[in-house]
Amino acid sequence: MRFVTWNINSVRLRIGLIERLIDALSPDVLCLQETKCPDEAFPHAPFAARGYAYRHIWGMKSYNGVAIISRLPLMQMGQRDWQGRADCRHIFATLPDQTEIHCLYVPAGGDVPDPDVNPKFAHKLGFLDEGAAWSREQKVSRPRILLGDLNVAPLEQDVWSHRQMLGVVSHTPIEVEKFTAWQQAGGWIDAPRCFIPLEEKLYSWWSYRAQDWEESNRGRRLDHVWVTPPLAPALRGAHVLRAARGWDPKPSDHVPVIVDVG
DNA sequence: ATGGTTGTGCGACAA
Repeated sequence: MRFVTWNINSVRLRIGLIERLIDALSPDVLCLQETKCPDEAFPHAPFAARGYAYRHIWGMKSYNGVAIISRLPLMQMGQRDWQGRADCRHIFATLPDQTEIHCLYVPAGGDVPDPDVNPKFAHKLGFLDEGAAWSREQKVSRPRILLGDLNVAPLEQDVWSHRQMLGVVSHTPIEVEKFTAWQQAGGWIDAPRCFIPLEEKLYSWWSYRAQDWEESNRGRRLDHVWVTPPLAPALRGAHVLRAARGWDPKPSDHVPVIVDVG
């Protein structure tokens, strides 16, 4: 089973890049974030044509939006509001083998890392706390995989410069603390880091604002795949498809993260 | 310290 997650930053604008990803990697389950697409406008046909008969989507106009695209049947599909907002950040489904899939898009949190002056950062911190509470309610003994743009780069080697990023939203100590508490609350295992050493730099996002993203290489690992302990023995490998950042003159600022299971 | 770019959809706003 191959799982892939990708913050696509508009599913309609980049449907061609998604087709290229599918043809190159042939995922069994593809989770997308920032589809920026109301459900009635979702481009179903390219997925159906490639054998992805099962699609669970939840989108809205302009912002956010998530999708689970699958070759295998999706059962018990649902969605969850976070921080009291129905803003299309989390959907879930269950595979025939009873593995629960969660596709998630955590708010970015704005620019200023102070919850007293920046409501978006306060929202993000509340969201991370809610993540811990949500995971604490669940049985760690169930096979479960969570994929998405979690908008936190937790480890020192998940950012280009730990020291220079300590005051930058996505790598501040308070975010990392809450992110780690969430991870521990659910017994979540960081799947890519089971294969890529902690000492090795690993990024899934590069800003659009850099003059040359590849040359400056000031990336962050914001996109994650977590699994519960029952899936850990079945983990087979993980990759970050850095090349996808250069596939097109107008790429997503995120690249796909791939995890093979079973 | 500042500004740098992108998507949506034609205003800002979010990232």
